[in-house]
This record gives sequence, C-alpha cells and structure tokens, in this order.
Amino acid sequence: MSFVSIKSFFKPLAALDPPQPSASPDKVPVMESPSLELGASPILSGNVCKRSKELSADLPLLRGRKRKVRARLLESDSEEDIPDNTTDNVVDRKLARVRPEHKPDSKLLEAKFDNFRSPDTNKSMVASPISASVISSPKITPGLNGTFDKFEENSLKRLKISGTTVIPVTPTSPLIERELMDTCEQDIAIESPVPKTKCNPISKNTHTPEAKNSSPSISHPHIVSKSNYYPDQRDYHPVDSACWETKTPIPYLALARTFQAVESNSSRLRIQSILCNYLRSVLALSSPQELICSVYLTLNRLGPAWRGEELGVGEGVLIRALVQATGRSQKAIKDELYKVGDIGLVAESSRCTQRMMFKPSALTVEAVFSKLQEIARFTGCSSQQKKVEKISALLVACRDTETRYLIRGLSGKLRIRLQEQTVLTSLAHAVCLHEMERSGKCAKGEELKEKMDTAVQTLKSVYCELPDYERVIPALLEQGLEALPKFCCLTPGIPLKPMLAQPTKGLSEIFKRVDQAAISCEYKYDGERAQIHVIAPGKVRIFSRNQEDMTDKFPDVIDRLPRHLGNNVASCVLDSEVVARDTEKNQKLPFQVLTTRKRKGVSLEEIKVQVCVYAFDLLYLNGESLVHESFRRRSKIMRNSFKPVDGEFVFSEQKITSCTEDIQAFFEGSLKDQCEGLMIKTLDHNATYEISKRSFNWLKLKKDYLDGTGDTLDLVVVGAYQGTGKRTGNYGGFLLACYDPDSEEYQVICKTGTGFSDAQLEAQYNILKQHVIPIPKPYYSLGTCPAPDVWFDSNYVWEVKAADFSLSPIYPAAAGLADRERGISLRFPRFIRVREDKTPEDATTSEQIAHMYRSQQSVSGIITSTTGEDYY
DNA sequence: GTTGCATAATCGC
DNA sequence: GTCCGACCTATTCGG
DNA sequence: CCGAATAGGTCGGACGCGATTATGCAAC
Repeated sequence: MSFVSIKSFFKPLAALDPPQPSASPDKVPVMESPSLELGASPILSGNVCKRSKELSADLPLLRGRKRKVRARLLESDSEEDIPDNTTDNVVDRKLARVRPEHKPDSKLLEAKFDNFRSPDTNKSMVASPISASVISSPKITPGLNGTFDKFEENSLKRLKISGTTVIPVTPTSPLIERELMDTCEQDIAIESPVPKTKCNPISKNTHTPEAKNSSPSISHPHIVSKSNYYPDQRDYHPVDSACWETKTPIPYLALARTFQAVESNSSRLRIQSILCNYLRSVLALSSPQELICSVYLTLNRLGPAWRGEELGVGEGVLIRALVQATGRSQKAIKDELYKVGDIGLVAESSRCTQRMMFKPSALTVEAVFSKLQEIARFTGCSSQQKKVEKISALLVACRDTETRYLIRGLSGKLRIRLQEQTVLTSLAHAVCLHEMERSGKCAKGEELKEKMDTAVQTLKSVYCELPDYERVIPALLEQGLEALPKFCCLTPGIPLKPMLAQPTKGLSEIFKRVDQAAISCEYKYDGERAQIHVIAPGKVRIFSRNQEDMTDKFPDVIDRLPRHLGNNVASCVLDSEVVARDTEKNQKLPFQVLTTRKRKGVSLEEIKVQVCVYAFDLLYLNGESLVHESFRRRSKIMRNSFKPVDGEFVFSEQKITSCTEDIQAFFEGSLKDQCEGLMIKTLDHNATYEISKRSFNWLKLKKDYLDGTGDTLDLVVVGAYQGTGKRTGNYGGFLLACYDPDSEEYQVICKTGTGFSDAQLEAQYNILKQHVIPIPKPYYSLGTCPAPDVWFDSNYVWEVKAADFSLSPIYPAAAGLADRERGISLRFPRFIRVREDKTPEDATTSEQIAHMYRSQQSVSGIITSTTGEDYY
C-alpha cells in the first residue's frame, strides 16, 4: 500500500479541468500537504490515477460489453475479496429469484460497476469539472468501509435485464450515461395498444433508429414519443430493482445515487423518471415516514417553511467541518473551493482522515434527515462548534457521492435541477404507478398518459393549497390520489402558495397576453406580502410570500384586525401587502423602512414603524375556499366583507378598464403614490387562484421594466468575484463604481451579477482578466464592501439599470450627499450593456446619483434625515 | 460575567 | 427581487 | 400531408441590496 501526498493526488485533477484558454497554467493552486495521520488511509493510490488515464484514452474506442470487460481487466489488480455480508446475499438471492435464467455473470456485473467509477475526460460533466468518480477509489478506507461497500455492491446490482442486455438502471457516470442514451429507447418504450386512429400523435416516433434496432424478443411494438414518456412498468421493478429490502432502512446511498443520476441528465423527463423510479421503490418497500424524509432531502428542506427551522449552517461552518474531518488546511480547502466553485465537490474530493473509535454504521435516509434536524436544533453558546462536530462526524460516515449531496444540502443548494415542480410530478407518477400495480390494473399508452397527467394535476393543486408534505403524503398513501382533494384542502392556519406576477414590458405586451379578456389594474405596493389567516375569531396568523410565519412581526396588525372584519366574518384568508407608513404625514414609506421592523418578540408599545395593510384578494371565507372562484368574484366578496380604515387596513387601489389612456394614467398615479407600478389581473378568464395551473398568472408593470425608461447608470468595473456553480471558471459578479470628480475617486456603489448572457459573461471574463491588478488603485473608495477576488484597472464602463436607490451601510458612493454617513447603492442592479463610447471619467458621477436618489424621495416629499437613525 | 463589535445566516424585496 | 438558458409543447411554416 | 422551424411557457439556478438575529470573540 503506497502513500501519496495530496499534491500528487491533485495533479490528475488539474489535468481534468475543462480547457480554459484564458486560464494560465500557473493558476492551478498548488495544494499543500495536510498533516496526514500516520496510518491513515492513502487518499488514492497513484496507479489508480494512471489507470484512469489509460482508461479514458482507451474507452472511446471500445463499446458496450467489450469495453466493460476491458475496464474490468484494467481494474482487476485492485480487486479485494469482499467479506461475506448478509445484504449481499440478499441481493444475490433476489436476483436469482427474480430472473434465474437471466442472472448476469457476476464478473460482468462487477465490470459494470467498475465502469461507474471510470473517469471520462472526453465529456465534461454537467456540473462537476472534476469527475467525482476519479476521486472515489473503491477501497480507500479499509477500516471504515465494510458496510458501505455493501451498499455499493447493492447499487451495482441494481441492474436492469432486458433480453440479453444488461443496463444499470441508474446511470452514474457520463460513460454509462452515453451508453444509456444509445439504448434508452428501451427505457422510453412503453407497450401500448395499436393506435386506434391513424392520426394518433403518439405514433410519431415509431421509426426512430433505436426502435428498429430493438431486439425482436423484446416486445415493444410501439415506441411512444418522448413527450409521452413515462417510466416503463416493465423495465423498472420497484421491488426487484431497489437496492434495499422491504422493512429495512433505505440506505442514503440509494438516494445519493439517484441524485447523481439526476445530476448527470439534462432532460426534465428523464430526471422525473429517475426520481419517480426511486420513489416507486420507496412506496413499495418503505414507510411513509421514509417517503417524507426522501422528499425533504430531495428538496433540501427540514420541514414546512412556517415551522421556521433553520440549519444555521453556511460556508464558514462547512469549511471548519471539512478541516476537522479531513485534516486538510483551511487554506487548501478555500483554494480548491475557489477553483471548483462547489463545496460539495470539494468535500467529495477530500478524503476523511479522522479516526473513529468505532466503525460508523451505514447512513440511512432517515438517519441523515434526523441528523440535519439535530444540527438545526443546536442553538446558543458554542452551538457552531457542535454543528461542526456533527457535520464532521457525518462526513466521516459518508461514502463517495453521499458526501457531495450531504454537503451541498448543508450549504443550501443541491444544484441537481430538481425542485418542487419536478418532485411533485415524480411523486404523482410514482403514486399513480404504485396504485395501478397494487390494484393490478395497468393502464397503457394514451390511457396511462392521461392517468399520469391527472395524477400530477391533482397532487400539484392539492399541494399548492396545503404545502405540507407531512400532511399530504400520509393522506396520499392512506386515501389514494383520487380522494386526496377531499382530505387535503385549503386550511386556515396553514399558508398556501401565493399567486405570483410575471414582469411585462408595457401595455402592448399586457394586451397581447390577456387577449381581450377583461382586466383589473391595481397598484403594486412596495412592501411585504402578507397572507393573513383568521382561523377563528381572535386567532390570527400571518405568513410571508414563502410561507414563513410572520405572526410575531405584526402584533399591531393582528391587534386591530378584528375592527376590520365584517360582522359575518368568522374565518378567512386574505392576500395583502403590508407597507410602512408615516402616520403623521399620512404617506407611505419606502420598503427599506419597513425592513427595519423587528421580527421577533415585538411588543405593541415598542413598534417604531407603523404599517398599513393593503388587501387585494380573498382566498377563503367562513369555511369556504374561494380559490376556484374568479378574481372578479373574490375581489367583490373581499370588498364587501371587510371594513377599511384609512391608514390601517384598506383595499388596494383598483381600476377596471381596458382603455390604454386610463391604464397609463393609473400607472402614473401609482408611481406618484409611492407604488412600484401596476398589477394586472384578468377578472373572469383564467382568473382563479389556482397556483398549480399557473403560478405566475398575474402581470406586473414597473417603470424599470420599460425599455428606455427607468434609472440607468454608467458605472466603472473595478473588481470581480469568482463564479460558483454554473459560473465556475468565469467571474460570477462584478464590483462597480461611480466617479466623483471632486475627489477624483471611483466610489464603489454596488455589485452586479445578472443581465448578461452566458456568452457575454465569458467574453467579459476574457477581456477583464487582462486588466487584473494585484491591489486596488489608491483612488478607489471602497467603503466596507466585500473585497472582490480580483481587482481591475478602471478601463470599462457598463450601463446598469436599477429599480431604486437605497442608503447603504457598506457602499461609499455619494456619501455625505444624501446622508451624512451612508452612501448610496442600487436596488435590483442588472447589467444592460457595455458602454464602449464612455471612458471611466464619463461615468455617472456621485452628484448625479445623489440627485437621482433625492428625486426618488421627493416624488412624495419624503424628507430623509441625515442622522441615519430615524427615517422620519 | 458583561458588553460591544464583527461576522455569518436568513429572509424580505 | 432580475435575468438567462435549457427543455417541452403547441403551432406555424415550407417543401 | 408531414417534418422542420419557431414561439411561448415552465422550471431551475446564477446573481443583487439590506434588514434582523444569533453567535463568537475580545475587551472591560
């Protein structure tokens, strides 16, 4: 067993980096050797790396079975005897029981699995410049890996047998993936009856080459078009294909493998089907609780938002945990993070060297989820250290991809293109198929598609009204899909998903979109969304746009709410906007004032910032859900059921018209009244509050959306931040400055990270990297903004658009001009274009910015104090 | 042991 | 919050 | 009439400012 230093370990990784013409070779940071404990496992043996190279060179020439055997031969010298293990036997038995005649050659299976780990330098992985499979040497930590290898073996045996071909169900490497794409039509194939009508749309792809090639022994007379693709009941067996047994805990590795398969696919339909297959196995083999855990882990959540559980874990904590678990230096980890742009991948590439007294047992889905909740529960003194310890222990227990997804989850983003909509679809599909399997009534073809589509619709609409998996999933399992809406529906006290609005560029676009339908225009207030639930008289809760419980933030609103309820209102759910308000001057205050309100432990007396509620929709009244009613009706009922009080609780300003001039005037009126613009809603057509049908059903019109209007600034690029995730290798954000001719300084005003296309981003990287300077120029005024990763000489001017100006505690731009201390920054800054015609000295000046800020305030005559303490 | 400050994490837009 | 890009679906266009 | 091109919608993931809150740390 040879020991290698981290240095030699990383060399091959550097070689694997996607070619970046811009990056100079010396950019690759040299990793310092960590103080590896004597006796700790070697990270990765040198010969594995070498073999990897050989493999990648050879593999493109080899195909199919031949390649697998070759790979197996190449790997063979590292084979070790796998100790007997019951799980292993179980899987063997399962395979034998299921299809004895097709029991695959075990050597071939292993070869297959070896291929799982084969690096592929020819095809860049979607989100991981460093192929994780290179890093995961099979036998790395002999002291720890016993049971884990069993998981791997089990995963390996999740093989699908179609005729004579053996295909891993879960593609985990690009190689396998590519091969799968060659054969995936077998996945896509669904046996269906001969189309009844000739114009049946599903007959479209009948003549794909794959269909022709498919073996006649596999009876797929009919290939359904990709758009009708659903997991094939025949190809995936929820029980037999799963890598765990019924009534045994789901190994976290099974979920991690699913994530990996999802990550390496780009097609939404395939992603859906991969997750669906996993969920089908969970449905068939495991408990409802494990299904809930799986869903939460997939969505990377701890529970429903209104419970307010937070991980309280960020990059800092994660890095410390990595240091502790791996023995690498903080600097080495940060350097790698800078280069790789994903802390999950960094963790995966860092082997844990921490020694454990006992072998950590295999991670299960439930265990991982409950550990996350434990981490969230640590509070108070030295809680961070406890979190670090806990994460570190988890890290030690992780194997290969488990590390990646666990750490990504802890960092807040799983980044596998899998979010609520996709999960709901997969869950609906899985339950639908599960129900059909249980009842023995297997629909096919069109009928199947229809059933699946209704299932998705049902689940999505139920979930939008009751976004709580802990209620929906048990009901789903007990009552079935069809009956679900009866048991899970809008319930006061539980926030529902809010209707959102799509930005529009002007009236012409609005008319085009609503297409003759009658519309209502309302002011768009600049405050905070508040979903007010009156559960029973005197029992009120308020939720935010993201279903967070904001009840404690608005005791004043709750206190006076009874006065606004109509006599016959016993319970209701109101949709509204809370806006800060100057009670003396009787006018609205900017959003920035609203945010200064305390969030927790607010008592009525100490409230400094008063608010007014602008109600605009009613979703529930006295036991009846109104979400299926038209907006016209909802709005009318609302306006009849509440008693507005000026400055405390009013209805949103509304105008029902389709006249361009009227709308124009109304829009301008909204701006004069310190609103952001207009909300446009259809009154009758598509006018229900059904988020599942379309969550962006309303339209919004703001000044800054309009081309050629809104505040535009020309700013100098003075620095940039390394991009993360899909921006890895480019700059992800830029630091911008305005010019102050008086002091001849460039004063930093904001960052910007949106508005450019991928191509522009790359182009700017290539241009700007030539202007990097080691330290900022002395005439850059920086305030306390976060230091960029690179500084630039002041050469380029960009046009940037913003919605608003704000007084900034960290940016120095125009400091002293609008506020004695604070500078000015931009709200919602976005890149518009490069101003090649402008020199840095032509950039927008501090005085101009101060003027813009003042005119924004003076629209309403708001006078800002210069103390920075009070706003009014 | 308190207190004040800096930093990180969340969440509003 | 803004914005972009990939993917899907439905519709239109052109041979 | 059918396949190709196009348009529009959905979904996910980059990134913005600034507020509170919680925690860690150093000074008193």
